[in-house]
Amino acid sequence: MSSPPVRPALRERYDRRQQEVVDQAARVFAQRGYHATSIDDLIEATGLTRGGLYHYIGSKQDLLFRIHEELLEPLLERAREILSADADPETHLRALVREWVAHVERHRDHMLVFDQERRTVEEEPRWAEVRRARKDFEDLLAGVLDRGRREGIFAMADPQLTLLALLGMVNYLPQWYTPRGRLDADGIAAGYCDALLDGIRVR
Amino acid sequence: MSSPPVRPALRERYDRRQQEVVDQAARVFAQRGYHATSIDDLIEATGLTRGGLYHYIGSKQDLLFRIHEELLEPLLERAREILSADADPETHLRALVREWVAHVERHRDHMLVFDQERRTVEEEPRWAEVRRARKDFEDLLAGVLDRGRREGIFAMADPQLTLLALLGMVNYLPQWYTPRGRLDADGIAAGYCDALLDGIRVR
DNA sequence: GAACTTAGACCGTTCGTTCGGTATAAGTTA
DNA sequence: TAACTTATACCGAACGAACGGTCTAAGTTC
Repeated sequence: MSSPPVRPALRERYDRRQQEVVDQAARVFAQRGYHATSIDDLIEATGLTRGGLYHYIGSKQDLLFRIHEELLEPLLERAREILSADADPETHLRALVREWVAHVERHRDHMLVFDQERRTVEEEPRWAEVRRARKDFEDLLAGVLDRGRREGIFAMADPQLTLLALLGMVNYLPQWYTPRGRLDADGIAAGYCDALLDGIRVR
Repeated sequence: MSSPPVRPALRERYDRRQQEVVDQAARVFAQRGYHATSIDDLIEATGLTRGGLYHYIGSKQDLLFRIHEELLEPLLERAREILSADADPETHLRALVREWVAHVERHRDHMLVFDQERRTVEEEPRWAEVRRARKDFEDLLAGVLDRGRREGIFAMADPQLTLLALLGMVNYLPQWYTPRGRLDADGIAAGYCDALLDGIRVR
């Protein structure tokens, strides 16, 4: 990767094209998988040549890193905003899940890559930042559940298991969600929250 | 891959070693990912040489196929057994989830590969059988939920979404389950079912 | 000695990456 | 504003390494 241009007039275009490369890469990685995607596949997807591509990226792995970065930071920020507002745990939970599902909807490709490469991310030290962001988000969710429990709004035999169930539900979303589906993000989020809060048993 | 030996005494050893190769492969694939695992990695894991390895397998992809096959067929069979017994929907559901979670526990590596290579499996026609088995299992679950709804035991605004929530919960399991954890398979299955059936809201 | 297993050198291919080059646009100077 | 300089954009051939897979011959077991 050549260093970004110094001339202001070019800097904007460079950033825009780099962004485009990352997004296209996310699309192809999501479809084919990161390792199964070759540089030639990326060439085809971006319309650049080998040399042109490497003008905008440092390496293939660098691309994977950017995808994760773009994905987690904004979500984490939004989650913190939501929790900083005064509200009861149920409201917080619903808002959090709604934002999260909407994020999945908007960045489905990124999310698929995120899921697929979970193990890659878990190994090397370079990914510590990404792991941390993921952990932080999960802690925020855990916090809401715990507050609900302390306030007597929620009750669960095993709060940790409940959190894992919720994580599973939403992390599975990118596998089946399609923009042309019957439900939109809000509908899915509401449905998930209803299921989690009230269950399905008739009383 | 050479054809299996004809003599019964050798056939057994051959099958046993082939099984061992598949299991070791599952372990390495689960850890590193299928594409990121090289033949040399498999050599190291199995203790065989290149020639020895290819004596027992047709190709790397063949290995992936066997892993899927081993995983889904027995689960599907057990699920059908469970459902063939007379019982109310809740009992069926709980038994199904218990068996499923136990299966994840026993074949965690296989399951991780299964999750990781979901996209590979979705594309090529060769994998139709695997896709079909997965679909069949999901249909069995859907059937139980639907029967519960028709009998007035369960109620959910969106049965399909409920199924997807359940699938997400359990499919996420291999990501965090460890045999040395606080909960065993039965505990996890029960916890999941409790959450799904009754929710967490205090009434 | 026939059936089976293993060894490891070797094959062609594809991989991610580099690099020297050229065309052009931006910025500078006169 | 014309001439000049330089930063940048992009290209594509070439690279060494690593890939999955094959092959033949030697070894082992029945």
